[in-house]
Amino acid sequence: MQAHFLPVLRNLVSAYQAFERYSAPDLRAMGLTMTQFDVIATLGNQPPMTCKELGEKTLVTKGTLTGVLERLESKGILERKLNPEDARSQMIGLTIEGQKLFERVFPAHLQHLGRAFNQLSTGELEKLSTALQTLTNTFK
Amino acid sequence: MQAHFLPVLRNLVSAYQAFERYSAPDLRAMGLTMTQFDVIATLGNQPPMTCKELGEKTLVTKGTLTGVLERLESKGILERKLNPEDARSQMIGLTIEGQKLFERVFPAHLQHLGRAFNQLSTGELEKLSTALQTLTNTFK
DNA sequence: TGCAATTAGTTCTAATTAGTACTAAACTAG
DNA sequence: CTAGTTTAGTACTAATTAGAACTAATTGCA
Repeated sequence: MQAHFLPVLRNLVSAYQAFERYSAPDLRAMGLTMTQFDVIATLGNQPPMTCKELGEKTLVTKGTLTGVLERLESKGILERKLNPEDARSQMIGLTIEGQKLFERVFPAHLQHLGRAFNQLSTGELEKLSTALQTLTNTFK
Repeated sequence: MQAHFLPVLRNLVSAYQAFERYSAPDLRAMGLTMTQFDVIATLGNQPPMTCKELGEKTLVTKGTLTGVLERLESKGILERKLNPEDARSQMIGLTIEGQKLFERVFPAHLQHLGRAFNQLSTGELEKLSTALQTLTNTFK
């Protein structure tokens, strides 16, 4: 049996890891992990949202999110408020300090990422997006 | 500033996670994590190799590898032998039991993966591979 | 209305992860 | 030959991860 798809999987893992190795040190230098940045970037300039919503947008599972939010809350970056509409859930939003952090860190990291991507044309970016969507759908 | 590359990153993460969510439960049912499977698949039908070589082939960093190998060794799946050529390193190989596990688990999981990929043509697989390589190189 | 099923989030466990510092062995240049 | 550098692997830390079991609140349906 010829597993002609194995190179695809290998390259998928490579690409993901290359992204991590490129992105993570830049964030680390700003005192954040990738997951923490993801959470802050998702909350930035947005009205507060529930834990569930945040998990869906960041692709972080709820079990993990609990710990991540805990650490960010203890640093004063975000706060949880009761949701008057549903007592099971909370509304999570950035504090003033968190907002400041967002404004400092988000554009900086976007610029860092942009330095990698500026070698690609818009057409190539679209092709990449489509290819990755195909791959995602393959597993559904 | 328009960050036209953000969808690419998002789709990359999605694709990677979709792969994990498809692959991991199948392996879990066989009592293995993805990393453990990766190590066993890499060692299967191969002569013993060093920790460094294993790390390069599986894309697992050496710090992580220590723990993974420890657990697999304690289960009797692999063994470490002294490397007569270089006393700093070891030669890692599957035990008889590990080999049996490999022969049972590897084809089974390949078949599982194949069920996802059989909807794609050879041409599409090649396009995906190329796209992912482009993306990997973007971060170098 | 009232009970069953669903949903939101926490808790817990085992494993992986990157990163850094460390030890010991091997190589290399003077 | 020997001191400095590189290399292989381990030890340790903090964080993330999936998954499963759990609590409490809500919803839906009969």
